[in-house]
Amino acid sequence: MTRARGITIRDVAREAGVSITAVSHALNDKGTLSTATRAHIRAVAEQMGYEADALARGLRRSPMGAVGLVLRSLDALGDYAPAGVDVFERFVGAAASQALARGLSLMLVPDLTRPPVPPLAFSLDGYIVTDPHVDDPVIARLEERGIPYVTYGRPPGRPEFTHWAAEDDRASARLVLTHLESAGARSVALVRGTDPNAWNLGHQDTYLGWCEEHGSTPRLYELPERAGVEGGAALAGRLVDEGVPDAVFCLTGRHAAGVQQGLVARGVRVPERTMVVTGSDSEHARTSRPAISALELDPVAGSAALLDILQSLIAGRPADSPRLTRARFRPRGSTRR
Amino acid sequence: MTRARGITIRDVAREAGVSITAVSHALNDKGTLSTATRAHIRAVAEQMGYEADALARGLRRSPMGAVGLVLRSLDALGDYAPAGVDVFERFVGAAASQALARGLSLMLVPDLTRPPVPPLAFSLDGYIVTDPHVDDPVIARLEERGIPYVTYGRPPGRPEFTHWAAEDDRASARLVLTHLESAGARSVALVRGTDPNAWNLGHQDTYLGWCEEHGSTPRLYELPERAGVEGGAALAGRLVDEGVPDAVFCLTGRHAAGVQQGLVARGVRVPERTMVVTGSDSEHARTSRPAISALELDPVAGSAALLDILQSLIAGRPADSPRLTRARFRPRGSTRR
DNA sequence: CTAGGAACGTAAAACGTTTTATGCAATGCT
DNA sequence: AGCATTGCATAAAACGTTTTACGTTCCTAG
Repeated sequence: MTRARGITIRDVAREAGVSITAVSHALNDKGTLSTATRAHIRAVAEQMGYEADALARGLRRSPMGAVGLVLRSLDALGDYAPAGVDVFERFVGAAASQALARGLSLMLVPDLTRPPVPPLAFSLDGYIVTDPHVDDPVIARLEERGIPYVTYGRPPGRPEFTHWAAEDDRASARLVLTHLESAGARSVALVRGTDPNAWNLGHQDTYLGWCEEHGSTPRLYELPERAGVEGGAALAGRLVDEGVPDAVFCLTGRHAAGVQQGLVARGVRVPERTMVVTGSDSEHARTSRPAISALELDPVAGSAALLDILQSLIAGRPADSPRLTRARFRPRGSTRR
Repeated sequence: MTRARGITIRDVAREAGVSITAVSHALNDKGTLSTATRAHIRAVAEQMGYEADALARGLRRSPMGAVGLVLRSLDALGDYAPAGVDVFERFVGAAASQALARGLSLMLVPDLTRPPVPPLAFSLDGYIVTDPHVDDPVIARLEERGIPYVTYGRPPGRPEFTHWAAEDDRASARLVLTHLESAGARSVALVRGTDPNAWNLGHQDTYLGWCEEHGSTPRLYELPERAGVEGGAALAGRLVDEGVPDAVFCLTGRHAAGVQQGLVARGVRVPERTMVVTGSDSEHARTSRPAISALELDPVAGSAALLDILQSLIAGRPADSPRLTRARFRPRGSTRR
């Protein structure tokens, strides 16, 4: 496949009767050309529909007008089209809209650390990395190349790094607990995952604080993220044995679906006897019976913040970061009394 | 911003004690090097972590491993972050998954015909264009540059062009009309957008055919896509004045939400007095009261088909196209009798 | 003993820009 | 008059590859 070439700087130079240097300078406001020459060259270029070739230009280290997006969580899953993981799709869509609105192109890039490395990967102006790991190799490579990046979710173990945006997990935990409280819940159990990430830890802290304020005994359960729906269903047994709380707050959508399923199977009615809420909305939460109330991230606000920070970084300006976004609470049948 | 450069072919050549030509040939299986030299060079390159620079390589016309995605419909909306237009977000997400799964990067590109043209735009290997217009200038530019492309939605007025995938709009319009019919509707109004794309035109054709078959008088309304919810609400006035039909089929989710809102505000009960359906599901449709029945596209199947075709095109192989995908109908409160 | 190939490498041109270093008038200053 | 300065424009180098065209060396057939 040989691409047809467009009009080159040489064509414009010939047409305008000047050197290619003159054309370059005229179009980029460099050098010392007379106003007349500059105007003339511009007119000719405009009329010919000249567009500088990005590749050639990029070869000389100028910005590409494009930023990359690496979805770390998907890389980990190993499957790029996982069923029902719509957080991913929504974030991509939102980031795309936001980038386009700023006149930037957004490029979705597969894992940078596994060959074959996507050819354009290291030629982009900057990167958004979602859910970075501890000592993330993707981030290591970006730093090695001196490519600016921002992260969605705070990079674990990097207190000095501030170029991130994330959901305000403390605020959103409050949102859930307040809702449950106003629906009459006194005792609330928390089911969190086992990954030591900001998501699990932040919610847990807030939960414990809330319990203390309300003089209620904390009931904290840990369930590995990958235990999925079955894990949740199994946990329901323990919940029943140890006394059904007024509400169960599961940080993971699949756990919530499983817990509710397990409770109902054991004759515990939802939402009449106990309520169920999840911290991350998903297809599972929406299609459960009753539908499970959920926190819904705000990928639009998140990606907008990230692009603001990234643009500052690329331009070498100080960035207003970190930035927190607010989740929305979606009340559904599982908490409707 | 000056990017830090990585290891170049020159570094590898020096290290391996050969010419840069040798390195290039060894790594690209060209030329006539001995197996030993080839292996040696490869080993050195591997060990040094050499990755050819995509920009320099692209300058010599080789594939970039990246395809572009132009969302024509978003260009038409004029707003790149329209609230609740989740068809786009879903399609983008799906296309991204599919591209990544094939080892391709996907680049989201703003309108190619309005300056500033995104720098990398004409350096990509191929394009997916969604909802092309009649005589679409974006497509004209791609053809001018000889860049292969596929379209999501058949390009109107181009019977000879086959490199597209689309929802089978005739089938899905049938799906909606049949559903309405079995719910007792005799007279159905169609509200379409003003973009002259296959989506609007195909549904309109099917609708007109259906009216003829059923001896019912067509009632066709055109509303600019960007009129949004307000436009729909305003249209409801006309619908009432001209006689409330048994059902209103709006191709756009936001129009549907507006129409229903406008009807209800004028005392027309939904679904008792008239039903409302939309051709594209959206947040607006789901959160309306009652929730609006909708067609749900299958962006995963669609984008998979498109990438298959595009990869064939890029490789110069014959493509298996066009391809049709099926939409699902989601009955909700607005058509439940 | 030599012409004609293989077999293996490399030099150099090309890709389309940007940038650095000059060149050459014309002008200003002593 | 001679020298520095300014104003304008360009030549050439660089960016990192791929590709074309050319050299070697060595073998083999005549």
